[in-house]
Amino acid sequence: MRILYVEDEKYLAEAVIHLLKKEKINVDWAADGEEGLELALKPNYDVIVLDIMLPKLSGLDILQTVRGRGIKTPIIMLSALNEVEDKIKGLDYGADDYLAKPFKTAELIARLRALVRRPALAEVEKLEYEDLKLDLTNRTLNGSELTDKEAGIMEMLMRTPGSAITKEQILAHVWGLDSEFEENYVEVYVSYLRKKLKSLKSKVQIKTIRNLGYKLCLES
Amino acid sequence: MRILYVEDEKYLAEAVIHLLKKEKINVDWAADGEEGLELALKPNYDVIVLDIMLPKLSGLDILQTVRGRGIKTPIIMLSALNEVEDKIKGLDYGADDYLAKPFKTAELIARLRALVRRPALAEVEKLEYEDLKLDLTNRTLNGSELTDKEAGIMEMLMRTPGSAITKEQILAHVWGLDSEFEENYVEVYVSYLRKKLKSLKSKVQIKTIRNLGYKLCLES
DNA sequence: TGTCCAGTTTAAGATTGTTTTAATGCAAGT
DNA sequence: ACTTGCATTAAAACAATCTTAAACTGGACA
Repeated sequence: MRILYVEDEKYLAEAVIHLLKKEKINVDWAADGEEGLELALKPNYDVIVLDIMLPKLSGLDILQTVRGRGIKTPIIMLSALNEVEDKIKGLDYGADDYLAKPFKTAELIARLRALVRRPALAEVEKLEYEDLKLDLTNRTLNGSELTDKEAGIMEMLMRTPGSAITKEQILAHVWGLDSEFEENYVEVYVSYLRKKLKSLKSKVQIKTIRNLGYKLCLES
Repeated sequence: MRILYVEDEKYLAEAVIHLLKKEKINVDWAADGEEGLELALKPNYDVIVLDIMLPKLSGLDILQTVRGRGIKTPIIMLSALNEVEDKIKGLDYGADDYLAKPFKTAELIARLRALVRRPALAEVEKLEYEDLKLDLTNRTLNGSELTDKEAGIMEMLMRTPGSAITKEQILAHVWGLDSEFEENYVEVYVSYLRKKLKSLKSKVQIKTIRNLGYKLCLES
């Protein structure tokens, strides 16, 4: 699960992110409203968590803009004050949940999980392609264990069986947007995955399309 | 997704186009207002991005003419100055969004996606002409793989069935905007494509029009 | 606090497919 | 028949990608 967390209090953000990581939740962090909006418009997240009081643009502004563009990603609003006012506005503008500050991270995690499990956007726990079966809950591919990154790449490949995906797309989804990541990361992990596919004796291969990206296909 | 980008600053355009391509957004570039208008009137684009300050015809002129003809393609205006004036005019004349220069390409991408509302993944772009089917996401022609340049040329030919395109146009499009490139490149690749068409047993041929360029047609 | 460990990042060299080059052959128009 | 423009090849140059192994990291645990 990858979420966007827009929060200007750095130390709070760091603490929360730390705990979310332990729960295997990937977080992209934005420190102000402008950056938050920019990231929120990317089709990259399972949930967006918005503080209301923010520099430059408020969480409500972001919410409104995002919903105005027809983006339906679940959104949780956070409010420093337990103002009923804000709560009502947020839900009016199409927020999916609301959490009063201060909150326990466990509470946030519970709500994140609840939102992601909703039928409309339910996460598929298992993906199949030909003789491959990827289990996302255990992170196994036909029984053999994968690392985080391996599983992330495999998931993307298996979700788009017909078409190729670029290294940039993989970087954005699997590594996140924190800094400048290298395309070589993807190449290294594709190499690991190929080795794994071979050792599983799968018929499936990861095909390189130069200057474009990767796709799954059956061995020629 | 295919967009038209009208922008006179060549190096900016190159940089932006490079990044958009990696996001699988196809870009037609026009360097001045006249060319921009001509292309904008073709029903070829999902979004049109217009710089305001342009040689020959301003972005606002283009906007006005395009909307005057009843064309509803979403339009994003770019302004070098963050002039409120321009912004208001643009939105008045029927622009759908507005972006102040300088902008981050990520921001532009986000807004493009928001306007088109198509998720980045799972987009399969296909072009057809007679018995040919070109799949841009996988870069295949009737199943057989093409290289970058081959696919680029084939795409141009298939987007303008009927009319011929010049070697200069192909160079500009497929090789890039810096035209220190040789026309022989195009000839070489047209030769490769012909070979490929023959091996696919297609009825379609690439016809040479001397001193002009190439077009697709059925074998005589 | 230190050590271990799985996972990740870095970097360099090997490899491969694509692009460019360039020489030659062919066809059309005058 | 001659000139110019185009077609075709194959080899050389190039760049993207692969692979490997070593260095690093942060968490778990003593």
